[in-house]
Amino acid sequence: MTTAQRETRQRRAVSLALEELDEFRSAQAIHDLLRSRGESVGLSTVYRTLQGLADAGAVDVLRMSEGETQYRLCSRGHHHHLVCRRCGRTVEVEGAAVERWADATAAQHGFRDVSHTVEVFGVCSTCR
Amino acid sequence: MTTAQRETRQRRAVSLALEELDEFRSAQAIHDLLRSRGESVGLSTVYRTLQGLADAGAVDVLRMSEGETQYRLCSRGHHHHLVCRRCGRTVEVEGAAVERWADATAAQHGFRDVSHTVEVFGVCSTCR
DNA sequence: GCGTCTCATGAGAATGATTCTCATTACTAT
DNA sequence: ATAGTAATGAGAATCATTCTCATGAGACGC
Repeated sequence: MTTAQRETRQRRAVSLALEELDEFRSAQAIHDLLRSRGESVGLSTVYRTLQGLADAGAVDVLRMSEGETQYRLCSRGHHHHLVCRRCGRTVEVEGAAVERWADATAAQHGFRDVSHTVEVFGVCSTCR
Repeated sequence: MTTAQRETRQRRAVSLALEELDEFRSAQAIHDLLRSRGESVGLSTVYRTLQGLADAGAVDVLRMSEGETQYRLCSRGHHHHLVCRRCGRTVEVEGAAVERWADATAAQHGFRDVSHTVEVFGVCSTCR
């Protein structure tokens, strides 16, 4: 249980890439990026690191319809995303209205222990 | 381009299973169900049929976090789901509030051509 | 500095869902 | 019936992700 989280070159590299990116990217894309700039990191390690960060709540996870999973550094706290379908540009958004709606709807039908996923996709202004 | 949609034993079997089920089920689960009742249908065919129905808007698609895709017969028109995490029981819900929120939020940030995914999960009353 | 105790790494194998291939089957309209 | 063509299915192929396990390297005490 005591996850000692050691600091390694590879983890630093992944975190750094995420900081620079600020857009949703797949594990493989991040792996390629690191490779191409010489910072060689194993693919398994990229996956492991990303997963660790996701568990720790440091990155957001987005499951694309084509099946791949994308990651992005995120601010703490509950929020949703507005993602550009073309370039991946992402805006974090909050919506008390949605939260209320989800909880109320669930309660209405006798559901407890409620969670929800909300993602909004569109084409951003620069991509038009 | 002219998809002539032929009627076959296999397609009827899949559609029937969906009608009886009324819960989200994976392609493989449906395949197993058909197998177990003697109505043998190839796995590829189950996938193909389900996909066709999804394209036609006759079934809803739900991507689970573990990676598998689930299908369920649905009513036409835009709606979301309230799904029981335990048994899969599903309630179709609408929410003008969410629609408005999503559109407004997107517009606010200059996004066009907006779509969204909203799913609510919980534990239903009978599963408690 | 050095040893040690572990956790971390990475190359490749393994997994698991889904898709593809292609020879065969079977709707449908004539 | 018959031709024409879409549909089927068994197995191979794909693709993202996870696992395995031998090797590498932080962290800490001395």
